[in-house]
Amino acid sequence: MPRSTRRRPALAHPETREIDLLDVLHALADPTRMTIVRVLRTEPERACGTFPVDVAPSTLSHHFKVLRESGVIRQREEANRRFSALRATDLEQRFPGLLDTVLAAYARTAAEA
Amino acid sequence: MPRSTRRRPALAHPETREIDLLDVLHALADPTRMTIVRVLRTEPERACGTFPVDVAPSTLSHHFKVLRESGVIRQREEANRRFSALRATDLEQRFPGLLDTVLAAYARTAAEA
DNA sequence: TACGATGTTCGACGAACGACGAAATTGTCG
DNA sequence: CGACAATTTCGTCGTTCGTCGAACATCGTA
Repeated sequence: MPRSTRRRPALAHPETREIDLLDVLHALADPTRMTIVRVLRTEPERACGTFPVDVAPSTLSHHFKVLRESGVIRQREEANRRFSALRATDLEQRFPGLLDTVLAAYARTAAEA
Repeated sequence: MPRSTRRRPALAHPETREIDLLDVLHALADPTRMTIVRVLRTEPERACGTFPVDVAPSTLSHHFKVLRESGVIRQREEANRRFSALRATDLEQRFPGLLDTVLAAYARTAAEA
């Protein structure tokens, strides 16, 4: 069987203009996913398994899928790793100021605890 | 039985400092509730039954409860009516810029359809 | 006092969600 | 090739969500 056959389907990402605000808000309204986004905010890219969240790998995979399909992150495959990056520019174009404002708001509440 | 006895428990509202960002995001991540907030943005106060949303009264009541308990709106009782108002000032104090940014973002996407 | 208007509470229901473990996929390295 | 590492997919479990209808509470008014 030829190597060129893709077993895994290509990663589905919405176009920038297709990003839905309600989907984004829903994606961000979860502590695990918010943590992921906050980490991604400080680095250009990061492998999935290296996030400081305490959930099973399969659960993490689910959260990445939610973030990806809502348009918050972009994922690319490299070897058997998958790297995630914030779609900061796309989000800024689509919803100016949103990401900064939300992350600033969360930083404020996270500082309380 | 004296009239002063409260039959209905007082409406529960979180203090401004207790408002949780993730709860707010979750509250806003629903089309019906987003519509309510958008309407409330243009008026200081409004009776519950007068919103242009197409759901059953009990469902509407549920959405108001979610908005109230997350700190997005404030409700007060007057006779047998219940008036809702955006907690714009409280939200601005707690999460500066959040409400404006989110509503501006939604307005942008709503204009597409 | 009885009625109607307003709005809530109380189940009930199906759908979606977050979590997990087991199994499968893909690539690297010995 | 075979063991290992990274990650996803699948199936499942229990919870939460959005919705509804029926019943209840409250208030103004005929």
